[in-house]
Amino acid sequence: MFLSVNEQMDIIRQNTAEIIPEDELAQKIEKSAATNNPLIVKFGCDPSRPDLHIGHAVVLRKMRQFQDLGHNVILIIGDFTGMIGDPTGKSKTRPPLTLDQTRENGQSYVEQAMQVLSKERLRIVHNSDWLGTMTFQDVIGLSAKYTVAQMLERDDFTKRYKAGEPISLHEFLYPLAQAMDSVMIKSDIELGGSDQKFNLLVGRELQRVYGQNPQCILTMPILEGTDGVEKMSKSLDNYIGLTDSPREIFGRVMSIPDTMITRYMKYGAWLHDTMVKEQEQQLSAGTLHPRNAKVFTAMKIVELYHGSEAAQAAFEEFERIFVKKDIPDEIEEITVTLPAVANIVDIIIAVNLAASKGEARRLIQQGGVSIDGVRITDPALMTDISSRRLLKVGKRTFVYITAESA
RNA sequence: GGGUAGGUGGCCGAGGGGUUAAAGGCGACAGACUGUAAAUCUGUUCUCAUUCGAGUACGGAGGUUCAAAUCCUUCCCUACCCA
Repeated sequence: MFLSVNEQMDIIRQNTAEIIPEDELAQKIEKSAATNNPLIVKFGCDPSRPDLHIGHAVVLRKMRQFQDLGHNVILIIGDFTGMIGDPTGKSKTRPPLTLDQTRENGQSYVEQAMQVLSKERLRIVHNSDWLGTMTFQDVIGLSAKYTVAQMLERDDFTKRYKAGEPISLHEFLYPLAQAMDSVMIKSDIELGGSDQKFNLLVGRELQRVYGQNPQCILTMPILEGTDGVEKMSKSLDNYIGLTDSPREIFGRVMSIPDTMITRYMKYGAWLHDTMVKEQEQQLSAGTLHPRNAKVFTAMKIVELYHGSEAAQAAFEEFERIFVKKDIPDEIEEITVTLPAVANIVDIIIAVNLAASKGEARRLIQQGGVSIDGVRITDPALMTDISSRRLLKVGKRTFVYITAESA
């Protein structure tokens, strides 16, 4: 049985950026409840970058809510579109992938996404199934249904066009391909990040052309990365991965700027609005210390992916390392093939903690290296590693090293 | 097809024959400080060499020159204007 329209809409509205058009969505939900028919909720993923982070999770969580509301979610693996690689933004020289690669990535995508999604009411399909069988004639037919002016409505295209930056023709085909997906699965609702708004709207138009009831659009905010400025992405290394360790997640949340705290509470930890508002008020009133707010947020996020015990442990470890300057619980043990008495630079290179000898030397000279808690400043230092020594490189990398006994 | 402006280090962006491993900014890293891997301040930021120094590098390939990111030829790539 479905919840009432109002109850469903309240849940749907939570954390969403935009609903287009809202009244149409309410109607769809009303009808679905009346006829006891679940809605088809579409989400298309790009498997060319299969590493999911908590920015992706914002959309995934919304999908999960639809599942919990009793609707059917269809996850479209863009294995066909992924072969060409989305050329927008900085990754324009991305090497083309094969279908096997995108399929494999898609598999990994699904595995990670299952941390958030439920197995219930989930269907996974691949868009190569229909896009891969289209002929050139079909493609021309499809592209005839959209105009250049319509394409240039997309902000990104207009900006690049005006700035004299290249726009490849196949970029125009992208939104169409994605829209075709909506037609094929007859989606009622499509979810996406707010940067996807244009593409999602093309789906609406195309469904109309094909005589279908156009889908409603639900866009989710784009979560900023840990730098607090750029959108979260693996290539900028400002991300928190869904499969990261509790320690890693905790630390990365602690590194966000103070201005990001409430956004992370909302979209990262998925805390309820009333709670976020409460925290926000306390922060601005000065009764809640930003550090403590961050600790709270970090724990909540770790909890989502690893459970509350892991969250507690991650917190304690963080306290130990960064507040009490102690060493972590678990430290990797590495055996290196070096003489029993070896040069410190060679050791750092051997355990791969610097990209070059120059960098290793620099780290040492800047005071970023210590052995057994003693800071080293001389790059020429020879040290005995016949028995286990604790090496610290940089702010937070600890490793036990031992020379391989001959 | 014709014309114009461009292609510089992870990114942006100066430089127009030697003093340029290439200003400045961003990013990244380290240190100090702290509230933390926030903020701020300081320093570092191609590779090898403990020092001297050497090797790579300014879209690709040739050339001129004692010497080229800078000049010439040619090729590739991008945008804009004209057809």
